[in-house]
Amino acid sequence: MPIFALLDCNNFYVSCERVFNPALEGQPVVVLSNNDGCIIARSNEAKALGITMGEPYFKCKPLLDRHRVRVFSSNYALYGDMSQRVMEVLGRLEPEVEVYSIDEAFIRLPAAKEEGLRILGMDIRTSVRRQTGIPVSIGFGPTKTLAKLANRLAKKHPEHGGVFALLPESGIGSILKGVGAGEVWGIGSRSTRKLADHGIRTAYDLSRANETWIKKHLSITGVRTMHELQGVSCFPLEETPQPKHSIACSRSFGAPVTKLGEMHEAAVSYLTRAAEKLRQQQLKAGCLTLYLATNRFRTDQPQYANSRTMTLPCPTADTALLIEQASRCLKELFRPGYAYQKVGVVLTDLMSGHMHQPNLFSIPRRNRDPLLQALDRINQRWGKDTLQYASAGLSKPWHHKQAMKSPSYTTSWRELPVVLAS
DNA sequence: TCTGGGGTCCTAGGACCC
DNA sequence: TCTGGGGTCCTAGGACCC
Repeated sequence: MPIFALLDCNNFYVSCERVFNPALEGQPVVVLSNNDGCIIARSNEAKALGITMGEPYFKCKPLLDRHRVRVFSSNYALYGDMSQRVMEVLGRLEPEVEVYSIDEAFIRLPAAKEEGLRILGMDIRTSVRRQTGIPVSIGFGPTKTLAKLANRLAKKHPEHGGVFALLPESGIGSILKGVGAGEVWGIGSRSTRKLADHGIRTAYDLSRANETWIKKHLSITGVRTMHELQGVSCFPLEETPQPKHSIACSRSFGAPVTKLGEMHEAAVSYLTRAAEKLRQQQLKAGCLTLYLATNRFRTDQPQYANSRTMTLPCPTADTALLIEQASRCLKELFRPGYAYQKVGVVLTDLMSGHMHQPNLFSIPRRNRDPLLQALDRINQRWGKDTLQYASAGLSKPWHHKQAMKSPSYTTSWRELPVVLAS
């Protein structure tokens, strides 16, 4: 029986900041979401102060100030690049790896004894730490769900040295009795409540639950999770990433937007980003959705949210053509008199960029692929938005907040760290 | 004053077809 | 009063993940 491992970077975003700013070691550190909105990463010291995940920044700012917590805006250029380094190290060590998220990877291994796995886990940990500076934890189990759980336990109990194996020979059942059902991968807050109402409180209870009841209330995915807890693998390793079904880009505004002109600039900017992603993955979109919304937390203000989806005359990855359609959507959706907080675009009906299905009634256009390729190459070489569409605006008063961002140490020549010898 | 963003899967119900 | 049955496709909404 093969074994799964889950490697998870500890407090990933905080660890990335620490690699290039070692003075942050041992200090409480947090990283904020886009627009400096919520807490999305905390160092152990920050967790110990009682700062919770997802808490709005403005609400916990007094506490952060009081304890001199170091606060950072999110720096995705840095985190993305560090993630790639971690995955590269892992890829050199292990042949069967699935990159699951920015800070997690599953590994498939041949059957092994607990002691062998511990040694392997320690080796991987040491290599990743030495080659990237990022600390990681590793959990082993006969299924992905159990490996996830083992990883959680590795983090929760530091005495295991960041590596933990959950194997039949060490008695999975007794350990599952000490784990809440809501801590299981795939069981969110709604399902946790539903399960508790039915007397299912621990991971062990869930592994022994009535399958028909689970199917009815948690659907087929709940049944799979239940089987995985029993040690029956239902989620295979997926080494090759599946092509995307949708590509989206949206941001909250740094300050409320009331004018159609500013809204249009923002929409064009996000659409530009989405189209870049589309071309990067060699895809075309057949469908475009644009949505906008006021701030739903401001119940004292008039609320409005709406979206419009349109099928494109012809599938495309051409930013200019997408802008044309999105502008029409926006004109239909926009209502004056509201303080808008957000606009976003979603591209769907994605297909391979090599496929070509011309519209019978449209006049064939000149092939603009070389133009788009040149545009992407220039922006890649000289930095984001070196060339941009004029309709994205120049001063961008709506731009999201990012007041405490660290330098892009590894992805921008201008922001390279400087080392001084004394 | 200030509350993120991107993505997936599943199901139920309606529309439609023969 | 009494109004078929089986199938597919699409969409919206719910739930989950990081």
